[in-house]
Amino acid sequence: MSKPSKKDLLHGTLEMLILETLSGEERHGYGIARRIERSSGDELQIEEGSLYPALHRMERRGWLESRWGRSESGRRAKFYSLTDAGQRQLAEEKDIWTRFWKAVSRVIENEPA
Amino acid sequence: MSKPSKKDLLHGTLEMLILETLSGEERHGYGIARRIERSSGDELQIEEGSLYPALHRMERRGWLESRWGRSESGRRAKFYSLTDAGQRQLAEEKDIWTRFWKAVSRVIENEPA
DNA sequence: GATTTTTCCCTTGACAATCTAGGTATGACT
DNA sequence: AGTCATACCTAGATTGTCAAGGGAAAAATC
Repeated sequence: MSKPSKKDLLHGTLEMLILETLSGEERHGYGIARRIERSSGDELQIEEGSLYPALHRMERRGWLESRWGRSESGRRAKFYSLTDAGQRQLAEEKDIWTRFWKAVSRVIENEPA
Repeated sequence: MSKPSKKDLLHGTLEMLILETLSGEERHGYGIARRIERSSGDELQIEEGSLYPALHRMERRGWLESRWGRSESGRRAKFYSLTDAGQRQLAEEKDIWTRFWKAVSRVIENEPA
């Protein structure tokens, strides 16, 4: 029984997931990806080719800050944390997302007009 | 108070919304768009530049059939209906979508690991 | 009766985000 | 010595959506 998936769906939600994952604690890129995968019940898969460009543009936009350090396993790693702007961005994206999936739900559940 | 929105989110769900809207009854393109907008509580907006290309590629893939006819208002209009393949596609996309938003919810609600 | 709005179709080109597929390097395990 | 997991990165292809245009006919407004 293969698990169907759709990459397109991640469009527009990846940044929110990253912001959320960084909310409260600093993490390095690889750790962010693993964390999202685990906390989604292994339903979501984060490709490195999507992750790193996303981290870079989010830092460019001022939502993230980074510093080089050492991971738990002793390897060099870049740790990201939320800025104030990132915190605000997270709140807004969660709001938009919630409204979006509720709207989609109304359509596919065919609620009485 | 402006209504924030995010176009990116529609990525990958538009086809499902179209399939759902055609499930049960035949409709023309313009009517599909209006129907989705209304049944989403005017939360979703369907651009014609997204709609028509989507209809065409879905017909190419064999999910939809079309015929020319006359709309309720007497204008010429192209009516689309679901094929069997389209019906199956709808079921699959709804399944994927449901799993997807549940996975995202788990991440952003930070459920206990 | 002239003008504007609404309905209905379409296409082209830009854009933006993701994925594929490649690369580098180190440490741990076998 | 070789493989796996960790950890970073980029170039290019792909794809779907959007913006912005266009046409035509009926209905509504002036």
